[in-house]
Amino acid sequence: MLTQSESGKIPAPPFIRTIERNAASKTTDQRRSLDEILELMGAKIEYDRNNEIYGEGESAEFIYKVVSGAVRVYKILDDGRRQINGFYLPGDIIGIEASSEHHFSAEAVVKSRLLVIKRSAVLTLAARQSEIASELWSITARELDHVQNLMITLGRKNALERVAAFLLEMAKRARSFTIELPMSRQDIADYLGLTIETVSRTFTQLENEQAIELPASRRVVLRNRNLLSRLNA
Amino acid sequence: MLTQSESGKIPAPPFIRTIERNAASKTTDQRRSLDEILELMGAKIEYDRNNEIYGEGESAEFIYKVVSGAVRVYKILDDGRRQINGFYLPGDIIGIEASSEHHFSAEAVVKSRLLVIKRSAVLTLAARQSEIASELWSITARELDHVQNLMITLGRKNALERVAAFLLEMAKRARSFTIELPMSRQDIADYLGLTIETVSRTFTQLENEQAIELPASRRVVLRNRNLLSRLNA
DNA sequence: CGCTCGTTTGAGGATGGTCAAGGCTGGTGG
DNA sequence: CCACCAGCCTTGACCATCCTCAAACGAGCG
Repeated sequence: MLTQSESGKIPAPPFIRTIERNAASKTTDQRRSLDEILELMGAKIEYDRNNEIYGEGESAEFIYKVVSGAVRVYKILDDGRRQINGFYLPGDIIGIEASSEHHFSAEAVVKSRLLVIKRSAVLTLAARQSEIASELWSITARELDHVQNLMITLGRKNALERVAAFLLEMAKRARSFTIELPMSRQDIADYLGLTIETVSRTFTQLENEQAIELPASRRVVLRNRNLLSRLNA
Repeated sequence: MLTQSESGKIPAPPFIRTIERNAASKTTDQRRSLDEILELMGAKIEYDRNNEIYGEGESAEFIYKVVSGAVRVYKILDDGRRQINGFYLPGDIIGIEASSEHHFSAEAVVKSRLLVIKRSAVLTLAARQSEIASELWSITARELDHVQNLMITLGRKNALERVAAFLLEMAKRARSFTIELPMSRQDIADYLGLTIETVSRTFTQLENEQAIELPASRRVVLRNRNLLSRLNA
């Protein structure tokens, strides 16, 4: 696997060549699912913790599939306030924009490996195979769904409900009652529209109410899922 | 034009027949833009103020284009809290879901006319013409964009900034400094994640600061756009 | 062992919510 | 044409939630 130059940003020149070669050589194949195509056309690249994957305003040259680790997608206001849009875990695809530039930024939360695929190659395929076009559309639609749910959380829920929603979302993704959180309290706060202190206090409160256990600050065990679900409104 | 039965909900039987007839008769035509197709395949239906257009959980049988009036798309939590996702004005398309059922509800804010089109007919066309598929994808992507921006507003902005963002959004849509608001203060509150009282107080504050004029409660004149933009962060 | 970074806890304060009352406006009917 | 009513909006007083500022704690690492 390739390792990204630390100086940051997206694929350095050698990777770009690899990605382009893969994109070019595989497009004549027979019909395959989007997942197979990404696997064939992509190159795996490693991003260190906190390294930028793409930035707001950059042209959307690549799409990415998380192989390992975790990614945060976010936007920052002039004065530094940050809103995190979502956390992306293995299997998730990011960077698919219908427009030609990225409207958000993406960073690795922890050291992560991503499959990087030339966006134009995928779009070309989509124009010829409606199943691919439909899969791309579905990804955007699922994204929309997720963000709409987050919107309800941000617009209408209190701190306790927000944290409960977050924990249930993470547990669902982990398919387990024990969750290893890759992100910091600050990340969680910026996702839920709270401060780091409020997130911390709410974790403590849920622990006191026996809803969760906190064997370590980044490890959460759901103890009373019903209680959390009730909080989820 | 057809007029909807007051008892509410979506197209009563006679309309469904009209819509299906239109959908069936026009699909053999030559290539056209999505807009032309909707125009050909749709039937215009009128919805009274506060009438439901579709409900959360219903199967997504139709897509809709607003011809006149205004529509709100929203979700309600168990205990009655409502989050409005967006307001849709003439030219906007709603009800395009990539999945088979609606995840939100839609209502007419004021008496409105909508073009109603059979979703399956549009999807069939999209499978054969990649330009149509691409246009559908773009609509979902623009929707995503809008909701992501709203998310920043809900997660990271204070009341003054939220109302400023709302007014700028409306002014942009109206392409004018004078805005006629079709929605109530309660609608605005449920869009911005505030209470009706806070919205009202914030309007008054902006009026006192000479940022806007309020010749009537539903008419806003932007007086100092720079001030509002600065608040928009 | 001691440092650093992230997390927790505490005290006090501000923003927006709640509850309550009064005002305006547009529509209806006398 | 005016009076009344209903729905919507505004304003006020008080209060709760969450934020801010500050300090201490603790786990991981050189």
